Amino acid sequence: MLKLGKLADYATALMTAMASAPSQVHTAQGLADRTHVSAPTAAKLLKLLTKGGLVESLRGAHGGYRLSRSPERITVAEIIGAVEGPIAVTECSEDHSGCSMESSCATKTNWRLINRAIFEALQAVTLAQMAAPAPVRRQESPIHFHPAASLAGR
Amino acid sequence: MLKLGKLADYATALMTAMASAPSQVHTAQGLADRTHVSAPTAAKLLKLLTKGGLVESLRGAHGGYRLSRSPERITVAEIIGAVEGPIAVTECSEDHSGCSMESSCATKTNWRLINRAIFEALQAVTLAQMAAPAPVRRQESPIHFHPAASLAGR
DNA sequence: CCAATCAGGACCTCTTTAGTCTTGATTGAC
DNA sequence: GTCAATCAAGACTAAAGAGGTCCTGATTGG
Repeated sequence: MLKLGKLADYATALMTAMASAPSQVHTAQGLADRTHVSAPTAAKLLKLLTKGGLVESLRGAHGGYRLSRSPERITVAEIIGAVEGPIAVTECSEDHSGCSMESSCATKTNWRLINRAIFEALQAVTLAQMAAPAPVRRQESPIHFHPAASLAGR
Repeated sequence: MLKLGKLADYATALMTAMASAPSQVHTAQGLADRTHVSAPTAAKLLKLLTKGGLVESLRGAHGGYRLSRSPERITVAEIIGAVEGPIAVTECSEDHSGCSMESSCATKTNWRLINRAIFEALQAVTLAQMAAPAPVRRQESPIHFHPAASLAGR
């Protein structure tokens, strides 16, 4: 099912909540309340997001978290990357890959392409877009896509 | 990491092996040997693929499996779907979704869009392409993608 | 000094996945 | 008709990973 962990989902919820008042400082507790993510989990995620450079932390009393950039410049791909590590659909989508199947691993390159396409899809969506109340309203798929043209023609 | 299970990976390997000689009957054992997937696992996957309508089974002596369509008309999305169920990145990417977060679930629609984009990426790649020895050789991403144009403009 | 808050782990539990095995049904060949 | 090869179906186990909690320490404002 191409599963994305719940943590990544929660993380975007937290980020979205912060995006509603960027440049303001939010406590972990407050964000947990607003997003209905349990407090310890929210704290954990915020630490990961901090490590990923997406938010910055302010310690001490009246401390909290704040977006490190404007929501327009934070992508969903980054959020997922910060929480769940690099985006890779299969084992051998990454570089190393000790997968030593001779013949069938011409496939490898193709997986890499697919992987990349997915990554681009995630990178194309910003936090600002996620936070927007009303999504694009067009009937046809707004995230549009035309890989067939280039892949099929051979 | 947007994980795709190993089974899906194995399944494409099996399908790719069959694609190298479509319209020919392959035994589960033979495919297992060629793909280095353990025999019981291969058998299990082939059953799933059969149920998904991607291959057809021939029972009895000299039985085996055969692609039910030409490799050009089988997509990676279908293979994954057959093995791991419907492709859905988050819980609420699917229709039902008892996720009852009022405010933050304007996000839901956006997830759905992302999900759809990923699905299209997978659907755009056929088994024939996976089986092809040499992948597209162009330097720029062959699976090309321009969602920004439509999503960003608002 | 005290209270609020983040930092960084250690830790546990539960679900999911991967993989194996068993039993039964079907079919072709001899 | 019998036998051997092969798929069908599902129960079962084991390992991995994810989700989630908690504790202890460091930092800062009042």
